Amino acid sequence: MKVLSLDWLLLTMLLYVSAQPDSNLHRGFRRRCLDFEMLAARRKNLDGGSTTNSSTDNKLVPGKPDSDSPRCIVPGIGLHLNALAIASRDNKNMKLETLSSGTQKLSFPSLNSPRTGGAETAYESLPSASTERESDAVENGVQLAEDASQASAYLVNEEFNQNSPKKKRRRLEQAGEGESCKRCNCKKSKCLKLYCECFAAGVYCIEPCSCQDCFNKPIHEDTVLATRKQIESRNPLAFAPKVIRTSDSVPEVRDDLITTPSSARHKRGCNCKKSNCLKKYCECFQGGVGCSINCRCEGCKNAFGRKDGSAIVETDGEPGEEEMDPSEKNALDKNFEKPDILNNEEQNPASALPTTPLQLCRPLVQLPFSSKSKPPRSFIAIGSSSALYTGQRYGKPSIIRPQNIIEKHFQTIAEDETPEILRGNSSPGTGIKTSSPNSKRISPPQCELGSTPGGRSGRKLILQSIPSFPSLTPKH
DNA sequence: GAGTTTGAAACT
DNA sequence: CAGTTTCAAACTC
Repeated sequence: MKVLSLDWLLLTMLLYVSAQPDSNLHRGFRRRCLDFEMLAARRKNLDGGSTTNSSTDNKLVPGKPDSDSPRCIVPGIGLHLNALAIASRDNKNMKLETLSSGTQKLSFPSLNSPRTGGAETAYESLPSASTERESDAVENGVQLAEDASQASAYLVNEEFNQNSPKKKRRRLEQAGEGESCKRCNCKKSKCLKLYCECFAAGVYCIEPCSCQDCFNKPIHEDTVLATRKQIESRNPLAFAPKVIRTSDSVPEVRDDLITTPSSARHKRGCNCKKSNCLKKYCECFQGGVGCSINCRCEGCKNAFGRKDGSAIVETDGEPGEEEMDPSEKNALDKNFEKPDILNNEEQNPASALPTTPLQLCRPLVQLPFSSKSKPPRSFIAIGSSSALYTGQRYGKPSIIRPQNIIEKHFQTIAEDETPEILRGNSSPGTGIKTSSPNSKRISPPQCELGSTPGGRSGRKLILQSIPSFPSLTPKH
């Protein structure tokens, strides 16, 4: 009974949101956040002619612009939401639909790979409905990695209809949604290299992108997949989150608690020479983490924590202030603009709720990467994954609580957990040294969409509505 | 908005 | 594996 009540509450909320024509939620859904493998999976389904379920149709189908329907329905939450909206007339089926979608999602290749990447993040706890799974995932060390860079999850209220990509990007960033969903501006890479943020993030390029000769589109699915494979063969971690949380000092996340950046680190480390690790050129900085022993940077002044371990940002969000000169500080402040915005939003759960779409997006994005053969370093790239967990852990599932931006920013999965994940999913042979500097080529920030309240609610819904999450079950 | 700087990604 | 080139984002003006 309790469960039902909760479900009902969530459903109601979702419906309400979906009913808002211009809700950010919808906007978010319009975004493409495809998983490269998703299409393939979908194709498979089509070929098999097995899926007649409406939910299938709702799958994220990039390149299928539909003004009313989400441009990119995230296979997971997005789909669910979508389904809900559609099913609004038939509440009875609503749940069912959601379920089916979730299941489909699970069926995605990437998802299938146990504990794989972002996707997992998104759904890792899906089963939470079946609390068992969720806890299991967490306990098993599902690595929630957070790509700070994007994980920064600055997303929220994204306007996708902007014309100039650059402007858009800037605006978005200024608005705090910057990296939620990628928009690239590639000219020569055809968006088939990691240079391309979209490609690196595992999403297809879409409208907001201003790329040229773009091959990163559903039409060229084969090419994209092939390229991806190639890149992965070269570096299995190419599409994995770059930032991971280290085992040390990973405090339980609490509403009023702020984790220190020091708990997260860039896997490969940066190689900055001129930026002093104070600009976004620096992947560590961009990811909101301090530099570590893995970094080969020169003159490191990373506000989040220097290579030498000094100047680590503390809870107040003013990293290493004392050691920073004015210009540095200024730069830092600038870079924190997004977070601040985010923070604001977070502090206003009500407003944030509708904006979740992005959140939904990113996690999905990563899903694709988990190739069956090479399990994505299953780091989940959910920026606030921990936050989510926290909520659940603390029994405040459906309640969206404001989270300190920094906290979000830095919440990642413990690095030491990685092995477990790998163990679960990947064959020993493919083991990757996460900390190896040379094993660079770790994927860029995948969406780190953080954890917007809305996302949480959506997630929650999924969790509750989906009794079982196949994908979580490692295929062995 | 154009041009520069920067460092990751890709290549040799 | 190291050095070089290419690339696109980040940044500056």
